[in-house]
Amino acid sequence: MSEQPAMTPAAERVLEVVEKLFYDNGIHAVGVDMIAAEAGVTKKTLYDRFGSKDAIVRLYLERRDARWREHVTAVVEQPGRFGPRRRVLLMFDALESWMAAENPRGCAFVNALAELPDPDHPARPAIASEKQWVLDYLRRLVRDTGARNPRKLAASLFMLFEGAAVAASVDVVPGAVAGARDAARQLLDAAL
Amino acid sequence: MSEQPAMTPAAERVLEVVEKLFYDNGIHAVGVDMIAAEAGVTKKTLYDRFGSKDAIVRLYLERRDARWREHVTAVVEQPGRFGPRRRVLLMFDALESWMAAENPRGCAFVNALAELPDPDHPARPAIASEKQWVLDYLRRLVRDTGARNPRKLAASLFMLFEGAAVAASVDVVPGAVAGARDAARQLLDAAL
DNA sequence: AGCGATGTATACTGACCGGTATAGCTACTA
DNA sequence: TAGTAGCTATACCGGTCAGTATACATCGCT
Repeated sequence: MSEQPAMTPAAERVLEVVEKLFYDNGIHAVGVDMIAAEAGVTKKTLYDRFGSKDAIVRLYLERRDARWREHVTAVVEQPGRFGPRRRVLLMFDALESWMAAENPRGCAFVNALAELPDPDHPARPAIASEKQWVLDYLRRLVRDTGARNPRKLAASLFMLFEGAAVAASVDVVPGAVAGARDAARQLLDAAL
Repeated sequence: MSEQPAMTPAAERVLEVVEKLFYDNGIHAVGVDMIAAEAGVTKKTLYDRFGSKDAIVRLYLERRDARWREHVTAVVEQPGRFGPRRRVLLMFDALESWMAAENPRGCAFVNALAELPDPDHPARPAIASEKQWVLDYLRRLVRDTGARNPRKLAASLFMLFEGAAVAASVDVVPGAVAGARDAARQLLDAAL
């Protein structure tokens, strides 16, 4: 998380273009020369600011995670004061709008994990953190509904959630996220 | 599917080593020189047999798909003559043993999709075909149970299925596949 | 006997990989 | 006014990328 160190304008431009380049093409497929060219920055500047490509990859994931969390909380914690059951289902609405707007190629963190098999890669904590946050957030929402066995239910919803992202990106199930929300509703109502 | 053209011994060795190399390291991270060295084959032979790396990637996915389908059908269509409801749940047992034995880094097809954004890549049909087969197989199994709205239920089970693979590989949900099977049982029983 | 298929070994191409080096410019600030 | 942070421009490093070229050995088959 935390983008504390007040990026310079050139660094900011790098992180902006990298978001699209990495997500659209995959991480390995994008070289530092391409990043520098696309951001209108020299490689010297790029290495002065970030030190390595791996560090840029880490920041790419951390910033995407931050945007994603903002999106989710903005949808779920609308000022409308929805009840706890409704808030659980709003998670799937948040996923649906996110998929359409930003995620047509599937979860960026799952995709990054596919490309970064090294458990010690500096970007791995960002991947684990995003997944853990989604699971924890679901747990909190589920707990508020007073459902029986909230941890287990949250785990099931988490898997529906991740599966919906896969199904939507692979494009074999029409209306995937909406279907996942309906299934989530069933599981939820059965546990109340 | 279909590995018709009777591979030569050297070609067979290439396809054997490539399965492990591509799955463990990702596709971009494995060069043709590494493949040739690991298979004990010259690059000349490699290109005589396959023509391009992309063709090898396609065969890698097709052969993995074939093994996966054999695994699933062997588990689900055991000679024990289980009933249709039980056969649906056996799909998740098949996934559980597959994850432990062959899939610790998540679904090879989802991972490949992350690395191959080009819709015209020769390996893309293999990816789509695997996902379509799983969905179709679930649809058939669900239909046999006589459940209401079998297409919709199959779609939900498909998402639980894919989500369980993600959850297991990301390792935030203990007992992910077993939890997905329990959720699948709930959805199934609610539709009978 | 001869040919084609299958293979080895080695060397090469041009492009790109992540990362570094050197030199010079501008703007802010101590 | 001198220093420094941030930047551009260009050239370079060794290594690897996918793919090709050349030359030669071994085998089975007709």
